[in-house]
Amino acid sequence: MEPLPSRIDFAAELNAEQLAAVQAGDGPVLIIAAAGTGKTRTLVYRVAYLIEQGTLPARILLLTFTNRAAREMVDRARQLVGPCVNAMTGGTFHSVSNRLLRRHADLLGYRKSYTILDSEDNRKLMRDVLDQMGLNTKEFPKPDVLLSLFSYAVNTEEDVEEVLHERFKHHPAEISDMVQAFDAWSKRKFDMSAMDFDDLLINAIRLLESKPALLEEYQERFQYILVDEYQDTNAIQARFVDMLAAKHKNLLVVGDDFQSIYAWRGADYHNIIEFPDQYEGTQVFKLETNYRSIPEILEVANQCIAGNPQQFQKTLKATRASSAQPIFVRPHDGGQQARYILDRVRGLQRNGMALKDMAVLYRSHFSSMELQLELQREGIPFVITSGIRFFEQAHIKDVTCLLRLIHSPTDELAFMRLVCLLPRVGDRTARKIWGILRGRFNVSDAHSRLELMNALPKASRERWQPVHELLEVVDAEKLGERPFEIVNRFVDEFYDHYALDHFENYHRRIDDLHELGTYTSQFNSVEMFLNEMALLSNTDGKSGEEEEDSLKLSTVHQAKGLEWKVVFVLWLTEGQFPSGRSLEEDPLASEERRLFYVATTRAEDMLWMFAPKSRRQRDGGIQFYNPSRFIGELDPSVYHEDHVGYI
DNA sequence: GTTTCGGTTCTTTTT
DNA sequence: GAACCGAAAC
Repeated sequence: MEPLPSRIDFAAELNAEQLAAVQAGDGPVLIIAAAGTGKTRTLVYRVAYLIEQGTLPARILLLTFTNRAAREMVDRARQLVGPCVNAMTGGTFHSVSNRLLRRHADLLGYRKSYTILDSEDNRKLMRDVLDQMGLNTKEFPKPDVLLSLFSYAVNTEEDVEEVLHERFKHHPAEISDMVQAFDAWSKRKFDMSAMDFDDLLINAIRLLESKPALLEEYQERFQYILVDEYQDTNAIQARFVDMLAAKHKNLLVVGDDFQSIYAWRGADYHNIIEFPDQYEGTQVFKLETNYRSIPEILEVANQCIAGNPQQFQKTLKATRASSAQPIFVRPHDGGQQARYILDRVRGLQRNGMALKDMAVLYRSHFSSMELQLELQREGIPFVITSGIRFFEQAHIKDVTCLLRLIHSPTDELAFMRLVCLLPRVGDRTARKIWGILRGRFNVSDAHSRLELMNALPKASRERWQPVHELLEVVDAEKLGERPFEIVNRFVDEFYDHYALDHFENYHRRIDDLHELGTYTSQFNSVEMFLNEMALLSNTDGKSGEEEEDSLKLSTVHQAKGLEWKVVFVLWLTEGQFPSGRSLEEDPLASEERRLFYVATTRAEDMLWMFAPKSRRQRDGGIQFYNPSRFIGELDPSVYHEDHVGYI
């Protein structure tokens, strides 16, 4: 059979660096792609190239860092080669693991309908475990602390006990108690057939390790594996990739060690640095030609990262015409910083720039408080990629718990949360009822529903009545196939009332819930919705909203991979950026410096950097701040300092 | 014995 | 804002 004539003129649409990487032969490939050098473009064309060369899309696996990145790449590949790319497997490590486990989790002793615990569920569970063990005392580490350490140990594949010894050298609490807590918590999760984010990864690996036939099937299937943002993979993620790629060895990884910003959750940029050593015969390509930013911005980026040793040396080469220098400003405080930004935003708008072409970036969510207030007051529309994910907000979780319970009668956490919405029902009462129901509430079972109704305190029965009636018709009206209807009815007949009583910002929350209803309407089963929901983060975006013209406020972490014409970076002061806590762990602040590098390289045309001089403290005192070392490390000739008077 | 409410404190980064 | 703690209310 004649090969199809190529419809894509690769040589015309890519530069020489990109073309070489796209047309690389089989075997391991490492692409070091500096910021703004067309990394996504290269990956997309690589996919197109593989398909044109005759690879079946179903045999390609694309692993990305966010669902948004996966979707973007698949969409762009589809535009290039057509709808056949839909057969490709693409997503985050977590979502791909999840898909694997939904098919085979029973082999590990889980139900296939296992629930996914978000961080709040996990915290509640841990607190419960500690309570039961009598360890929830002042002397003992808090659930959050334990969870983050356990997670770190799991993600780096280090021994839990060793990590604990390291961290709690001088702590009065017994390490053995903590290890016991770890075991009890793990068992508890398994018994209730629940997995947290880390479990998704380790169980996917355990599955492949314990079932050689299955491993072989997937190894055979994924003839080509592409991994984006490889510098941010951790030990288990790297192992997952290695296992799947072991047969064909057609593993292509893309990344930039300069942009490695997730060491704190176990990411190890040695994965990318040592990739050529690990895979013999690796072809290495470098993308250094930057199309995004003006040379003045790249100069700042290059200078700042030069302070970090032992990385793949590379310099961003500018292609764009020279323009204005980045601007450094020292406002008096956060309020003045906010007013200055507002002023500039207005000015840019008058010159015809859209709000959506501007972004404000910061180290931690907290840093944007004053600006949020100011924007609100001045009526400038903005969107925040807030600290809490959309699906983790209290009111969203309250409502989705009903769906969880319908889907999984043994979801204790969902049950507890749901009944605690009722008056006179708190933790104790809820637990008692759960005991009466023998750890199971089956909405399809009339007896079960009545049992619940009778077990409720008298004062709450009336309130439960509408939910009771809703549950009665779930089966008859096949509501399981229309989750949005359950959501809408539950909100109208029950939750609206609750929200009115409990939330100051009732309207905003109800708006969110209507949005939830709309979002849910694209699913035709409760199960499909739940599968999606647990792994969606707020950067993944709700497609409808993107047309709105609004200013973006985001942490630098969440801004990764994005770009704007104008970028404002807030609170570049010692203690904020680099953050005080990070300095305790790493006095050289190399990861924070990479974070600053990521921030600066988001900007195309204009970059503003702020270092407020002071901040008012809670007790009324004033704390003074020095500008960030990252500013100090720059040659003052590469930026312009704008002096502000009182505004 | 439980729930609720009011005051206090703290805020790194996320799939 | 939200998590925690202690005191008041049911």
